[in-house]
Order: sequence, then structure tokens, then C-alpha cells
Amino acid sequence: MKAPAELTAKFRASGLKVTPQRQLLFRLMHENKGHPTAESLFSVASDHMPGISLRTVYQTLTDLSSMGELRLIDVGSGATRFDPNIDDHHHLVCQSCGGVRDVYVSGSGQLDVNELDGFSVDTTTILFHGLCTPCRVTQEVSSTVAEPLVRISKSNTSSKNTTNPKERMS
Amino acid sequence: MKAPAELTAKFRASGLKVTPQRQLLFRLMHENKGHPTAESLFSVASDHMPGISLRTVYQTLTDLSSMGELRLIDVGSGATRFDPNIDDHHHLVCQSCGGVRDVYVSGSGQLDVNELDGFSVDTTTILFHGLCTPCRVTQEVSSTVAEPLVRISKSNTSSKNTTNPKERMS
DNA sequence: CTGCGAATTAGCAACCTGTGAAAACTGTCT
DNA sequence: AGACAGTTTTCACAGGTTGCTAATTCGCAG
Ligand SMILES: [Mn+2]
Ligand SMILES: [Mn+2]
Ligand SMILES: [Zn+2]
Ligand SMILES: [Zn+2]
Repeated sequence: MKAPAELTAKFRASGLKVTPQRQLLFRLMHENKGHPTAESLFSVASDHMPGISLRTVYQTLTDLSSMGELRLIDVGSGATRFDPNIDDHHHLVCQSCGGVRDVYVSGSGQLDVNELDGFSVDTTTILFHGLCTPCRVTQEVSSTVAEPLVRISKSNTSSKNTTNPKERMS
Repeated sequence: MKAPAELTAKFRASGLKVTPQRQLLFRLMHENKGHPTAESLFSVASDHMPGISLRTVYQTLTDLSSMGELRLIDVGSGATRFDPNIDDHHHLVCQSCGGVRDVYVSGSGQLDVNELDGFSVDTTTILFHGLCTPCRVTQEVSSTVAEPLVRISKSNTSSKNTTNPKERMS
């Protein structure tokens, strides 16, 4: 995403006003290396500017995206994610923690598609679903240790073992 | 998706009962060549069995999907779509009418991904966004005819020209 | 055939994400 | 400074999906 100063100029040039809320969001997104949801960005923005509304966050983000300064991505996790990276890239999505990471793919243009049959492709989005390293590790551990086959114990010790990798894939 | 008879067996083997509702849904999905939403399937099911509940449709579809007989796909159009085709395939999504069509892609395994960096890929989903033939045609037409550059006319003839291709891509 | 436990239904409530609308507010231009 | 158009905020609400409960039905193992 462009720097706040450039966005400011671009907004004004488009007849859009540059408000403190927008400036804040310009900055937060510009500095952002991840793929925040509106809600998570709202939460961060609220720390800097209490009182800002979620509606404004949505508004500004969709403005930015329709100006091509931002990409909207949907990894199927419910909420739309906003991507400050507008390079041609794709995403890794961890099935365990939900983390999303950028990935650059070569050869996506040479995909052999059958029965295109008149359909004209505009953009291609690729999602790689799998496990990020932290999640894969904890999974391996818990699978080697796994299930003590129910030894003694009177009341099945409620297995609240939903391992929480707390990784940073945002 | 497997045939109703096989699903019946599989359900019973899993200790699930085979009710008329489930049988109907087995059949409707088995015969389905598209990518229905829960709601649209509910609507069809209701014709055959008035009184069936949307809740049951959701229930059965998620049962089927967790048994691997069905795939859940999210093309970003709001509602989850249920795909009876569990072959390894991908989708064309029309940006104009929202239609979804199957497409078989070769070479998706040989995509060169940079910085995989420990992430282990399980499945890859590819969405080709673009225009289906009917939509492309009406779009071309309306763009060659398009915008008479405002000639005379007193009141800009309200361009209610949102062309409705009514195609069958479901 | 019977009985038990599962499944369905109806009628909600709740959740999440996102949008529409109205009223109050404020950036920007002159 | 003043006017006006664009913005923010708030609140309501829609769409999709799941959760819950109670009452009833029903599949199916024995
Ligand atoms: Mn990205
Ligand atoms: Mn499909
Ligand atoms: Zn992970
Ligand atoms: Zn179309």
C-alpha cells in the first residue's frame, strides 16, 4: 500500500476529504504486514483514537480497495481480510490457527484449464491450506504422545487439550 | 458424490439413521451438477417434501461433508456452497452473475511456491474469477452500444440496463 | 413387534459480518 | 469566517449459520 502522504494526495485529488480517522487508517494499514480483518483493525485503531467507529473502518477500507490501494481477500474464515500488499501474490492458510501468509507463486499463468469454454478469466486466486510450522509441530507432538488409551482415572479427565500455538502469521 | 444407496449404507454403518429427509437430500445432491447453497437446496427439497426444515438440510450437508462425501466451497458470495463433486477440481466464478462452474486444472501440483518455509500444504484451492460467456456477450454489447455520450434528451433516460443473463452456471 | 434413542420440527435466540439511513459534524475551498 | 459537500457516528437491520428446547415422530436393533 502507498504511504500515507501519497494516499492523502490521492484522496484529495479524488475529492475525498482527509480526516484524522482516515489518516490513522492509512498509517495502520501502511505499516501492517499482515491481513487484518475490519474488526481487528478497528480494535487497533480504537487504541489510537477512541471513539472511531467500526463503520468508518469499513468505509475507508472499501474506499481504499476500490482505489486499488488495497486488496480484499476471503480465505473462508468468515471475515474479509484486507491486504495492504497489492503485488501479485497468493496465500497460505493454516487450517489450525487460521493464520494467513503471503506467498509468491510462479507458473500460475500456465495452469492448464480444461473446458474454459468461453469463460474469460480476469483474476486467479490460489489458497494453499495446510499447517504452519508452529501448528505442525504441536500437532506432531500431541500425536506421538496422544491418547493414553484411557488408563485408570475415574472421570475421564476432560481433555481440554486444544493446543494453542499462538503463532504470528496474522 | 456417492449414490444414495451407498450413502445409506455408510450412514447406517456410522450409526446414523437413514430418514426420508436424508434420503431425499442424498438423491438431490447426487443428481446435482451444480453448487447449491443450503437455502437453494432447501427450496428444492421443500417441493418434494413440504415441511422439511432448513435446519435438517444444514445438518445433513455438514454430516455428508464431514464424511468426505461432499465439499464445502466458499466463492466469497456470502453463502457456503455444497459441491457434490469431490474430484480434484477447481472453479470458475463469474463476477457478473455469480455462477460457479467446475474446471479441471493440470499443473496445479507443480506451482512454484516461494518461501513455503516450513508450511506444509494439504490442499490447494484455485478460483478463476472472470466472465462467463453469456455475461461477457451482454457486456460487450452494452459497451459497444454504450453511453451515447449524452446527446439530446431532457432527462437522462435512467439507464436501468443491468442486463440479466439468466445463464445456467448455478 | 416393541422400545429406546435418535432425528425432525417449530420456534426462537444468538452470533458474526457487513450495509443502509439519518442526523450531527467537519474538512476544504473561496 | 461561512457555506457546502463529504464524513462520522449511531442504530437498526439483513443474511447466513448455529444453538437450544420441547414436543413429536420414527428408524431400527433385538
Ligand atoms: Mn497477502
Ligand atoms: Mn465443483
Ligand atoms: Zn497455524
Ligand atoms: Zn455470468
